[in-house]
Amino acid sequence: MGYICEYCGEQRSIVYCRSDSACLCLSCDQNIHSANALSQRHSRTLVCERCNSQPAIFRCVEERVSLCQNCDWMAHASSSTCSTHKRQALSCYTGCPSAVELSTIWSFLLGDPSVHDSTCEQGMGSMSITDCQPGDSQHPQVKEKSQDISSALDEANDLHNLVKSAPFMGSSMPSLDNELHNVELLVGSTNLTWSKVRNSGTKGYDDFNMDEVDLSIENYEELFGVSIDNRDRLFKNEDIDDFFGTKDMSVAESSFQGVNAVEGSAVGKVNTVKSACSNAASTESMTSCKTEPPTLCFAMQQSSFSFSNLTGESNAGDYQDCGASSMLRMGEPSWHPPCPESSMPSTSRSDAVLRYKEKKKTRQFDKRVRYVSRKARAEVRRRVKGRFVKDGDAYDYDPLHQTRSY
DNA sequence: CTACAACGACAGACCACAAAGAGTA
DNA sequence: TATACTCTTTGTGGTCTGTCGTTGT
Repeated sequence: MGYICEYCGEQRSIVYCRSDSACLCLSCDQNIHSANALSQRHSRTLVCERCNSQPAIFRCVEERVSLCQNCDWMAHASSSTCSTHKRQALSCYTGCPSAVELSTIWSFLLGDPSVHDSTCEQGMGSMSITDCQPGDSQHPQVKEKSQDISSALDEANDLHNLVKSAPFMGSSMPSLDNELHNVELLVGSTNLTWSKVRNSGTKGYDDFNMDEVDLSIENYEELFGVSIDNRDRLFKNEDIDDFFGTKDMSVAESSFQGVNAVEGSAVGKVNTVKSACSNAASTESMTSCKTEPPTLCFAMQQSSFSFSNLTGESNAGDYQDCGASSMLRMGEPSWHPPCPESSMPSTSRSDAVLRYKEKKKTRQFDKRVRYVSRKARAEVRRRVKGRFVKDGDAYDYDPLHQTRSY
């Protein structure tokens, strides 16, 4: 299983599609996931380079390999030397990103190391969600997005306060500075939309469609700097870095995080930080401390990257489906380093905790209703034991009158 | 320590029908 | 090419049911 693309059976598998539970080469990934709107929602990530069958969650910078949770645990938990390896959370993506988008994202990060710190933030800051034409702000979906982002921002600010006020314990925890940087990056870049949205004239979110962008494999070629002829060779090469044409895979991964788009990605980033700081910040964590391996904590840092966000089709649920553990979805910490009671809290921190928990509680992760009219109809339909009944038939539940026909 | 029952949580199935989408004339 | 029509597919919510994990005996 794995290693070879499960669809074409020829190329080396690079991408793991969670929805299909399949390992795919990039060509097949593109073909399959450009088929329709549903397939475009599939979240994908890299394939674990150890077992070649599970979605990679981390990238070990030292070893330059992408690993799934199990392999990461096997590799890093057993050895004291390996346990110090720096690991990066891998991001998922959805939609059908064109080579243009990918190359744009990756090139500006690959081209200039300082981009991650300045250009990225600056460039994104110049793009505003409100830049979608004036009328768009009235558009329900855009409005909704704005609220989500606003909420995410508030949450991020809360988290920032939490992190600042919460001392970190435990050597295996990720760098607090990095996480803080992520929060700041998020706050600094939440005004972004894609340049295409901004440049699309009268187009708003709904009109923005990835399909408009060329998706030919030649572009992948350009993107990854390899010829089609060379692809086989490179796919067969054990060093995946060759394929990506990057000196350091972590740079490419950073690009995913650095260009976090609106909404879901922002939420993902918030959760990224949330998971990291929750150990010290959440009072829940103080009472529900479990003894799970540190890697699980790292697993919760998996953030989301979704191209399809730009189409306005995705929501928080998409983000949730982005390979994060169920614990992440629930926002519950899974592992907590020792944290003495004395290190807890000032009043401001308590306030921040309360606000954070309140917002977490009120945030909605429920499913998205695509057709309001159908929802409205379903809500008033008569039922028998929860099932719809034919009009005129006996029913035991009438939503409108709360009555029975028999 | 093992086996079993009881319990809760959760996911999926089920239903009718309007609306959306595809196909054809 | 545009329009009208038919047929198929999709999506909606409350309840039930089966499965799984946990807990207590």
